Amino acid sequence: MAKTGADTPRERYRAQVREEVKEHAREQIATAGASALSLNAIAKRMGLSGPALYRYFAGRDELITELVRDAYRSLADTLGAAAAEGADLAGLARALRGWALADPQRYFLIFGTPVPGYQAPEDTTAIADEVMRTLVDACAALSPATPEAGQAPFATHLVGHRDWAGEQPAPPEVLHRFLAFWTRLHGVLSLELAGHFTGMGFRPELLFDAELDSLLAPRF
Amino acid sequence: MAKTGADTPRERYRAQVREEVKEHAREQIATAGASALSLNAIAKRMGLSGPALYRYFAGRDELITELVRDAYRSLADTLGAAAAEGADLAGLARALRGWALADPQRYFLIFGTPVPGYQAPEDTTAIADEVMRTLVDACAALSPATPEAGQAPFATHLVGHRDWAGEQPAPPEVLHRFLAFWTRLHGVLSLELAGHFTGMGFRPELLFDAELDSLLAPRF
DNA sequence: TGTACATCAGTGAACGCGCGTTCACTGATGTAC
DNA sequence: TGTACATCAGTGAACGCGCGTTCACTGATGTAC
Repeated sequence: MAKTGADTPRERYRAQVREEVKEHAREQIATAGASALSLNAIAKRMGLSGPALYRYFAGRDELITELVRDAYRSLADTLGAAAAEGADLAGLARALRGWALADPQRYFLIFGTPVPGYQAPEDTTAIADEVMRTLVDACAALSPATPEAGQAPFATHLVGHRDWAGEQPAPPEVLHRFLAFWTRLHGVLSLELAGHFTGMGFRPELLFDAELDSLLAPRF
Repeated sequence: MAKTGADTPRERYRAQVREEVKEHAREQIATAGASALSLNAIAKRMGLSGPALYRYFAGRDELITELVRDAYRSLADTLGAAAAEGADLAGLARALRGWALADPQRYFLIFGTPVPGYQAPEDTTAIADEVMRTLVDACAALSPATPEAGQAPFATHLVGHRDWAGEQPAPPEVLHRFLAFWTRLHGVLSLELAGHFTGMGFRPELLFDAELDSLLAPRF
């Protein structure tokens, strides 16, 4: 009965150590950036020898990929939970902000400077789609936008190009609002987290709120 | 007469080699990201031995700092030139976009993922201020914004906090528009350059234009 | 309950690499008289 | 114009480092009978 195949004590131990490695990795990234991630350094901090980690990760790349996957998963879960509790678009925005501030480097792991050659693995883009769907749904639930929709060039452009984000495409005004939501909030968050507002003497969260307000207006 | 102190042939040669080093550095960054910058690799590509570069740069850090400075300088010049030619806010936005697309990694050198410990040197922040002033001026030149200015919480918040960006502070609605300009366009640009829109099948420049439009409206 | 065997976590040594950087030196270029 | 000297670009060897990764091995933990 204890041998259900996926929960032997050894496997629990493995999972536990894997998690511990990832925690140290996150800590290291938070301190010195993602490019400074080193397996040997992590091992040393855990009181292990370098090669020991190869029992748990195929190599440095797998560890990083795993961290990226976790970051996406965490974001999807955070927004999903908020939506499940009935949060509207504003609520999702606040959830997003809280998630970003909780761990800036995790945010940049997803939305930061891309390394030119890198291509994200399939499943992370699947989770990204999940995030987008949550946001699009919240946009759709909002009172309908911009009366003269279809006149704005971008909305009309979207009409012929909504073949993404699921098979049941949302109307173009909804997609447009979703994109504005994403880019405006990311604009504030990324500059804030990167420290570009320091020394300017205003409170970034109020700018965030102002941008959020702009998105909730009938004409955004 | 030839010895004006700053233009001896040797000095011209020095400047020329420095520039060549920087060009190779930019190329390397464009190919593999800023964290992959290596003095030895650059030297090898130039047909020089590694230590030779120490005649021109005190070390790796100085080279990177120099590249960041150049990036800021280039942006300031680009926007400044556009403004000098009479470009309005929309024109500056287009100039910004062209500049960003011309060299994405240069854009990320300024606005990308911050390395946690790093503090930008004084003079780069001075150039950053120059950029901001150009944009703020263009915002000020626009037809005045949002009639019920002062009611929005963020604008009122800005009233007491406009002690940045020069000694002659712009009115809060102008600063607000500037911040919205900056964050909205950066939101679109950074996600576009990072490739987050690929596979979504719409044209990012139209989203950029839509966001720009939103900023030109009396209520943005 | 006890013994024989298999599994697997972790070690230490080693490989090869490329990095930034220092240093003593050579050889060419420019300068002063 | 020619010679003596100073400047400076570039070299090659070397140092120390930390990295990712492979490999043969030890010792503990779990499994089967």
